[in-house]
Amino acid sequence: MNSTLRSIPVTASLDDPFYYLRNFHFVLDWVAERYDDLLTDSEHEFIGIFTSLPRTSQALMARMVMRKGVHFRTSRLRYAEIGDPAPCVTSLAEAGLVTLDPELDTATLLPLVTVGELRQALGDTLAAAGVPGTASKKAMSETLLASDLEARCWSAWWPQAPDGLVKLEHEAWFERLRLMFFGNFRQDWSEFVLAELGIQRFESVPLSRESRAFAYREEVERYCQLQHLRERLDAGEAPERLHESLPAEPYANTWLDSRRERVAFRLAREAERQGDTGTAMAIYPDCRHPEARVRQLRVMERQGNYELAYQLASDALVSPRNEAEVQHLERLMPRLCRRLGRPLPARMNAGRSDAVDRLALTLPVTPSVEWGVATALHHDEAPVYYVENTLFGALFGLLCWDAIFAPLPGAFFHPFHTGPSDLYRGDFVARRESLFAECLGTLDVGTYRQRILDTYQAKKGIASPFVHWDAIDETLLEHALHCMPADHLRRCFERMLVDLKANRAGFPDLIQFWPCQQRYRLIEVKGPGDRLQDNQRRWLAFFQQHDMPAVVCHVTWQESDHA
DNA sequence: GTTGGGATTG
DNA sequence: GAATGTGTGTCTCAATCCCAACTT
DNA sequence: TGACACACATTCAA
Ligand SMILES: [Mn+2]
Ligand SMILES: [Mn+2]
Repeated sequence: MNSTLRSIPVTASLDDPFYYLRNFHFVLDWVAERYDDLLTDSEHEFIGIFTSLPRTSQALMARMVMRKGVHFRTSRLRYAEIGDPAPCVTSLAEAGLVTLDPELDTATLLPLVTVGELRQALGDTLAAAGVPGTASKKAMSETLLASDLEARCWSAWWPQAPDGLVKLEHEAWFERLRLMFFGNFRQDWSEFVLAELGIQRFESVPLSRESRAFAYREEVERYCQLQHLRERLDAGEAPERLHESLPAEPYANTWLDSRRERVAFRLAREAERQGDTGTAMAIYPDCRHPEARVRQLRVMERQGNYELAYQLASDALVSPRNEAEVQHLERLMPRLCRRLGRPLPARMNAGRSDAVDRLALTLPVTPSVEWGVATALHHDEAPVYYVENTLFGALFGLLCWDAIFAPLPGAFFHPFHTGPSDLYRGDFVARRESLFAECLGTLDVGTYRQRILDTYQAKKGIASPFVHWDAIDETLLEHALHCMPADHLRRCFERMLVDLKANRAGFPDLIQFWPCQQRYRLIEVKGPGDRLQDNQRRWLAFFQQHDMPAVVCHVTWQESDHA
């Protein structure tokens, strides 16, 4: 069906002083239309109440929703297009959307007042605790927090306050509104403005009326729960306690479950850092996070459980989860075998030839080693570019643009996608097999150069997970397409497609082109005290295996003349 | 008095 | 010297305002 | 608000 919504303007013009309210309505309508069956009675009720409020009251509420926190000084609610906030606040309070003069605990109060105000409001209390009026806000705050003061309303904290305080209600609903619209918590209301200003441009993917991020209400709630656990971890709560609140059973929904695994892994990692290996080891064994088993092995090794570690490592070696795990096992196994006085398993001695070409350079000190080397090696006939992951990313992203942005069910569900939502899921490539085959097929037919350059022109500036437009230009692409054989590109793209998350990074810092000889080389720069990372080693090994020219350039600093 | 890190804004 | 773990900086959209720190 | 690469410290084994 062709019921795409592209014809409807998404973002409100900034000429409209109430542009943000229109954007808020857009989201509200969008969610109401697509999630009608998932909304609660009180959420339906909110929509009815809100839309029947006066426009300025709606606007004031939208302003609050888009700001940080839920508590606002009325003196900080002045907006030219709204005028006097008092009547708006009153009608919002009558509608139950805000609370006037709410009760605040000490921790909530502190960010709402300045040092000077704190002195006025609580100078006596502080003085009694031995804190002078000249103390810093930090010192005052610590004293007040330690004083265990009773929560009270704003007007009781500071009866002489020149303004009032309001609390925005329905925080959980606004959180879910944003989540149901975007499908994540990373994006927020500013997307509308950035898009309207043209700072961010998004690929226009046909969206059906059925497109939505969540199929069931439980999924929304679980997503929120996981998010809150992560926030509490970041706020410093003990991983052990958070682990108790983390659902132990896997979710049926695989993408939601991988989020659960990620939170679990972060809990375990933080527990490890804090020395709580009990919590860590309660999580790792059942965790399917790509790094979980390596972490489990490291903990076992640290604890001296060499026999257990050996058993697990042997299993892992038979069916490794990924290449990074193999690299860890290759370093871990010899240590374990030494401890246990056992020989290395036979299969571990095979194929370890990391004789990557080396290049040594001594350079005057420069702010960045990479730029120093780039400058030193650059000739007019052999230009050097500092590209890191951006060149291969761009070539891949441009060649495979149509596969990446193909409107598969569930991949796109709002107008602000920088890429498909399932990009890093295990079945991403499989679901688009024929599409990627078509894109990579152009490498065999020879039309890939035109495809890449055409896409560059056609999509320039449109957000993509692989193309960083500021990092590339047409000259760079032309050099690359002229100097690099299609065969090399195909092999690299195939490796990227095997594991997009793991293999989209680790490319060498520099690339040098010899257009006259139709030749190139990749250069990974290493300053003193820097060493190859695992993902870099994997790419270098791959380049060598496929006869692609790559070197590691080790830099030492030149002694300065005057000492 | 300046500066640096935020929140806010379009 | 190798391996590991941890901390930092850089992307940031850019201009403005507020506020809490300081011979920065 | 992460992803990514690098810098730096610590530990351990020849
Ligand atoms: Mn680099
Ligand atoms: Mn490097």
